[in-house]
Amino acid sequence: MEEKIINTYRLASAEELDIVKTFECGQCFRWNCDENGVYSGVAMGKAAKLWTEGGEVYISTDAALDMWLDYFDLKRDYREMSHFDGGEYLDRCVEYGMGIRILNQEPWEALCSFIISQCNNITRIKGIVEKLCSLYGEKLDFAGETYYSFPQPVTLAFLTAEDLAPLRSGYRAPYIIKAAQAIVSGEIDLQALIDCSYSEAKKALLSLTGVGEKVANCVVLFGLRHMEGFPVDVWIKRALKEHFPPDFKPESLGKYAGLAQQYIFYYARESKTNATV
DNA sequence: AAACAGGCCTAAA
DNA sequence: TTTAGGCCTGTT
Repeated sequence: MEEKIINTYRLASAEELDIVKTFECGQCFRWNCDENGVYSGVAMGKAAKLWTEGGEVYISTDAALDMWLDYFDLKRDYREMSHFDGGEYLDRCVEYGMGIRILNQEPWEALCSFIISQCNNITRIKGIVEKLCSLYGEKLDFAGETYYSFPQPVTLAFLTAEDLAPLRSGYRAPYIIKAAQAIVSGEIDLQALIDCSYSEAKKALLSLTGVGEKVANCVVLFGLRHMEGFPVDVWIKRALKEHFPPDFKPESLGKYAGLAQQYIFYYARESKTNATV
């Protein structure tokens, strides 16, 4: 087994990057917190641990720091990007959610994860994704523990729905396999969709079976770096109905509308969760 | 125990 | 173009 050197870096300030908000705002499914507030997970085939201490966020990893700076989108100023013309309620969401980063996840992982997400709660999505990784991902050893990478499309493209039965993903299994096949055949080039426009990327994704408006918007936003993406789920739908004018258009928020969406989503869900206590 | 959960597909107006 | 019902599965 290959031994890699694990380094610990200061990743960002706690103001720039709030790891709890970022990991718990529903955009990713592979980061888990232990009793000490240390998050561990896998991205881009690399395991890592993160924690906050003395106002700074640290990361232990055997990968390059720069890779994580990109993953956490730390090369730009979110404070500067978060000036939206969306009214008082949105201002409150922004203030409440400051520190959330939109992760630059791997395109295929985003696509596959959000296909799974449809009509499921987060707990179940995480369970299905984890099972998928442990069954078909690559085994990774990190700090004496075992992790699994997210399986490549080529690994999944030749499976049958029966092979995915252990995931208990139900009717989504064929969607996963078909999507993997579309990637492998070259029918869809996810990498290329990063460079083309938001609407072109979304259009391409919508051609996949099992990918509708909501899932496509999640994938462009969380996997293809298009911040115009504005996924509308039940939480957002409710917030829009209750706190925005009837003729409100997400496009009016500009090129970082997706960031606003995350603030709204996080605020809506948190305030609901806290209210039921 | 029936309804619902971070949708989507198909059929029918 | 919009609407209703069904869909795997797990929870409440």
